[in-house]
Amino acid sequence: METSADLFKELKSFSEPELQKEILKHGKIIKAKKGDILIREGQYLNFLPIVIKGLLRVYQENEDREILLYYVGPEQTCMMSLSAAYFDYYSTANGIAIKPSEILVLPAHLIAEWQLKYPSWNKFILKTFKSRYDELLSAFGNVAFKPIQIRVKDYFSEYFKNEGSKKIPVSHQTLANDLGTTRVVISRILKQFEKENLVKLHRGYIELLY
Amino acid sequence: METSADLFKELKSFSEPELQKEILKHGKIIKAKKGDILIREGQYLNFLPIVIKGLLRVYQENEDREILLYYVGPEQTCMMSLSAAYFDYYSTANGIAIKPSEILVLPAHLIAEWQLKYPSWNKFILKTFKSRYDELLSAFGNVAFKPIQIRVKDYFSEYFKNEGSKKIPVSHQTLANDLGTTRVVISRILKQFEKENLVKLHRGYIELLY
DNA sequence: AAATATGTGTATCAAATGATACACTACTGA
DNA sequence: TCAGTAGTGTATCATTTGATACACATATTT
Repeated sequence: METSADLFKELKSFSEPELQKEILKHGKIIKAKKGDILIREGQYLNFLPIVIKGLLRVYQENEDREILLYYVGPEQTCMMSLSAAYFDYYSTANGIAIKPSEILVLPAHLIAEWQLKYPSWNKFILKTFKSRYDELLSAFGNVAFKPIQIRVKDYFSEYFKNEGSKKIPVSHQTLANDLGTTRVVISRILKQFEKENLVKLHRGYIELLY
Repeated sequence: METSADLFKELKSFSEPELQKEILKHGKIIKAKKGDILIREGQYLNFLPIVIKGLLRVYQENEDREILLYYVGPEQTCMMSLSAAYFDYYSTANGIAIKPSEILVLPAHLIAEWQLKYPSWNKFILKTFKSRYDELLSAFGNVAFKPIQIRVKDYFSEYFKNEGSKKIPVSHQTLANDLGTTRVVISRILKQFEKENLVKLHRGYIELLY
């Protein structure tokens, strides 16, 4: 179990000691294994999850396909949960842990209360709204205007920017799920990229050659 | 020019008398003609526009195409402006008046101030974030998963739901711009719909037969 | 070692979408 | 009235994307 010191080493955003006390008082830490589904579309949410460690993937799904909305990393929360919990509504997306994760869970009613009391909390809430919106907007523009090939390249660039590695540890299926298309389409494009010497393909990961 | 009584007849959301006074003190009303471009992509925004009368269209554009993000009607504000003004940032979309409009313009720095002072203002801000996010999310899912034909039908349903009329006053080009495709594609689909007796086509408007 | 699940390569076909070109009509403003 | 602009119809062709099917390889589990 986390000690409170450990917890606040991770949660740098919340500077007010009062707020920290409140978090300790009302929050619960839960652990999720890789693959645990934490939020389902349609589910009523009366709690707000803030990731301490690990990574969540939030996505929408259709009958046969899915598409990535965003990832939730440490010190972040999920727009779906925030909006659903704040307005007492249900989620319109799914959330799954893709790494073993530790998550701070707060009762929904506190979101609005704290927002008026603690500036750093208010800032956190608005930052979340803004940055998730920006991400979604950018994804939207991409899906509307860019061919999949470009979106795959963008995906690689994004990964490289964030992780600094040219070995991208995703299967073709995962890539297809993130980009909202099918595995065959991705395999075809990747093979083409390999012919153009842009990448080298391996089982389970893709190596960038540029 | 609006009298203050007229103004607050329109702005029912802001109930606190204090807030109303502040709005009168700091706000300016501007008028826009149909076709006036109010916000451009890349523009720094240090003001927040709230529509009193009329309608704005907020959209993203690519070299040769554009796509609708949302409309801003009376008593609403634009997510782009809100987010850009709140965080002192630039707009990532364009806004144009598509009806003659009257717009209340507020200095950006007041957004955060008022948010802590006036609950109705805070609610307005968060509602805006949430509902614009929801709209965008839904549009995203549609673009990612639904064929254009369905999106055209959805567009008609949406219009009928909001306006109650089966005469949809859009040109093919406008429809194409809203849905992020080209005019020829729309004309083709509409002709097909007409053959199936779903619509009757006229110059400048489309009549629903269902 | 056998069984099972996951990952990859690839061919074939169909459908959706986009690009381009041109004709024609209706409206608008000088 | 004439010219210009916006709106519409439609054909042709290329490209992109998706659906389906199957082979085979590599991991994992029992």
